[in-house]
Amino acid sequence: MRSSITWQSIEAEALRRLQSGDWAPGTRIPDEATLARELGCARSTVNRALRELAAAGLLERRRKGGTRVPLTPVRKATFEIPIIRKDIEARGQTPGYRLLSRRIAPLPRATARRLRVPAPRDFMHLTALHLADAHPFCLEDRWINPATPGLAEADFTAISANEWLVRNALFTRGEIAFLAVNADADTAARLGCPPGTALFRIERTTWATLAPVTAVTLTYAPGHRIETAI
Amino acid sequence: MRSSITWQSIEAEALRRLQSGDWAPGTRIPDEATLARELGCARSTVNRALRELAAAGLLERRRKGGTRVPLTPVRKATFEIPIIRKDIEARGQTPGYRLLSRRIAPLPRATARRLRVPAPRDFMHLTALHLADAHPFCLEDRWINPATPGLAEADFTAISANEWLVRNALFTRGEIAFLAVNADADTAARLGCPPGTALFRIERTTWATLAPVTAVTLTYAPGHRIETAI
DNA sequence: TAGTGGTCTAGACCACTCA
DNA sequence: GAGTGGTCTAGACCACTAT
Repeated sequence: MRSSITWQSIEAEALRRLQSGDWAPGTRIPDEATLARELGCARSTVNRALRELAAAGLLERRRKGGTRVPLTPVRKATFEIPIIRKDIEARGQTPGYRLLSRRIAPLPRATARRLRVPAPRDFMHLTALHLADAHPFCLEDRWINPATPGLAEADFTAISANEWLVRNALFTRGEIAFLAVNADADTAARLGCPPGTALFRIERTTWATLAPVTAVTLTYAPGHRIETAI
Repeated sequence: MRSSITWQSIEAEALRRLQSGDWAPGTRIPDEATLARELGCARSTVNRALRELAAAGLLERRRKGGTRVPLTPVRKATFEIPIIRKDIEARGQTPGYRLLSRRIAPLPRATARRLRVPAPRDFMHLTALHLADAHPFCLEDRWINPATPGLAEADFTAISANEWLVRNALFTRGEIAFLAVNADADTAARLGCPPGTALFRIERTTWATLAPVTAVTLTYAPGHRIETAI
């Protein structure tokens, strides 16, 4: 027996009922078995559709409690975290890269806290400038766990730490934050903008299992924005 | 026959193979049927695990082409988009709200472009200030499609447009952007910060099917950051 | 304790796309 | 044309939790 009912079509029908008010905020919708019977498909198909909607924040599901329409749905947006070089290429510009410094040094207290390690520990510290069409694009300030395999041999003048880590040190857990900062004198000089300019910043911290991998601060040239569809 | 093999355990095993280099970047991994045999579970269980990893950017899958480990994985981060009031409450602060202006006016050209509508069209324009513990938290500047059902009767002095729309105008498609801006004189005065302060800004535009719903610019008080786990 | 979602299985057909 | 992932089905057991 062939079926033309896809989980996407069930999802679309559910969305229609949500938009029309058929399924009102705060109420409970029929259980999966009932919907499967009503819509003429298997329960697992209904399950897949409702699971996707729950992942998007449009439904709340609990065993025994059933599936409910939240009064105030919390929508989710997914951003891609590309390698900086790829990001620049995707904008149709030519990527460039300049290593500014590389040394072993004790973690600053704030960075140690981000990485959840006891403070006076040595990490590798790198700073680098990414260029787009020869113009400053992004300033990278990074601390790397010196125990990372292969780190000592890595040539960070040829490949950015960003790219090296993505290829050589898969992380399993991380935190990311977006914020705005005024350019200090040093940052302004490196990015070629007036001091005080509002800059977009990303802070990312990652671990492999429990071991810290890296903490990085990316400060972008003026006008940078990140976008996604929801 | 009962099984203790879950798709999560298959996902964990796949992650292990990726981390260990068993499955090297750029190579192809065994097909689902083979893995199912090797791991002693049904193909659909393998499918679920690999599908999740592909959604996270750790694998690339194509029919006939098989499943590959990307050379430079593009990881994904998911952010929640809460109602501003809930956001403030989640920070343990008391939310407040003040409507600053409400009028019908022609869309500015830039906003019309964002909404993908012909320019000289009237929308409802609202500005409002959100407070946390009586301090400025976020400035909301919003344009709403006047055709939205119930809009004329909505009392935006009592409920924020943010909240009203979430409850009354489900959108199906949207765009969101994060950026940094220097506070202009007006914004600085309203948020209680010096002009020029770097502020975090979110621009969100939404549609229901093809009809524009709203375009909103949220400018946050200094120090605001948004965070998520990856 | 009972109802509901979460998941697994085995088998099947199909859609895409690579060679 | 053929190999691989995408999905559906029917049935089953289980985990969680509301009542």
